[in-house]
Amino acid sequence: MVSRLSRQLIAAEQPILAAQSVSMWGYIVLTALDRTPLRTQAALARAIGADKTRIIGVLDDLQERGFIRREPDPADRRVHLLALTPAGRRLHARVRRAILQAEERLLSQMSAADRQTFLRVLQALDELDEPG
Amino acid sequence: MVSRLSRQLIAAEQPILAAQSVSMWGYIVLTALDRTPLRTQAALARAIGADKTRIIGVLDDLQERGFIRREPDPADRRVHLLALTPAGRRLHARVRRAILQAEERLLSQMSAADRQTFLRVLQALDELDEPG
DNA sequence: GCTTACGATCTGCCGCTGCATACGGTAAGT
DNA sequence: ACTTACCGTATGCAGCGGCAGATCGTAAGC
Repeated sequence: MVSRLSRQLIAAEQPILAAQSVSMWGYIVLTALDRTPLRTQAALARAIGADKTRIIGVLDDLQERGFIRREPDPADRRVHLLALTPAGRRLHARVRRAILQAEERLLSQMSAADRQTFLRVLQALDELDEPG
Repeated sequence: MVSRLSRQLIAAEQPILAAQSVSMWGYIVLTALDRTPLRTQAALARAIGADKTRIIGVLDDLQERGFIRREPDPADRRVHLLALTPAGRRLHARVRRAILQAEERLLSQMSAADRQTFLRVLQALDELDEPG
């Protein structure tokens, strides 16, 4: 069963995220913005599968701490353009490295080939879910 | 990030479980008992990483519907011996088959080798988490 | 027998999430 | 101008899950 495993993996990630004072959603947002710099909040929510109303606080926090820019689009003043600041990019890289290290430790018992295949399939699945 | 993916996978599993009137925890319990027939509730909770108090309702339900036996141990009347009934075993097999089918559909885009490796690593990770 | 420890159960608190609603600002079609 | 639709935001509700404490029955050590 996937659910139980994912619970534990999420739990395992918590201390890493806490060490950088980033929430799980915060990291997800950073990751999304690192991939595609600018968007609207609604698009962000859709992209990461989160609730529109629930990521507002996350964005508030990231903005206050200077990790993201959130400016009204001059062309359409309803939407907020979202982008990482250099500090945000650095933060994301740092957290990502820490998480990869932890994964590395977890997967250290598998062969390198297995590890690679596993992560590749994982990513493929991730991208598969995005449109739906 | 794993968390988002697992969310979606869990969501994908919900309808399958609902079709058999089994909760997520119910299925996890069935799976655990299918592997090792008898235990105590505390051990069960530890094994599946659940809260002692939260699985009581799940067990009540499964017992009422005749899928598990829960009898006080004659040797230690504090503990409840847990085991699947034949009906429980059949139910578990049915749900498991449905879930595997769904997985099959999801993974159909990968090569057979990739799929096999992926599932193998997944299971290895699962077993890795158990003791800790 | 008394104390201590443990299992199952119940209850309540807290935090997170999904969901729906409402509101103000803004854009676009007519 | 008016209607419609969309964005961001605030708010409240409901359900779930982790966690702590209390209770009761039972077991084990002394």
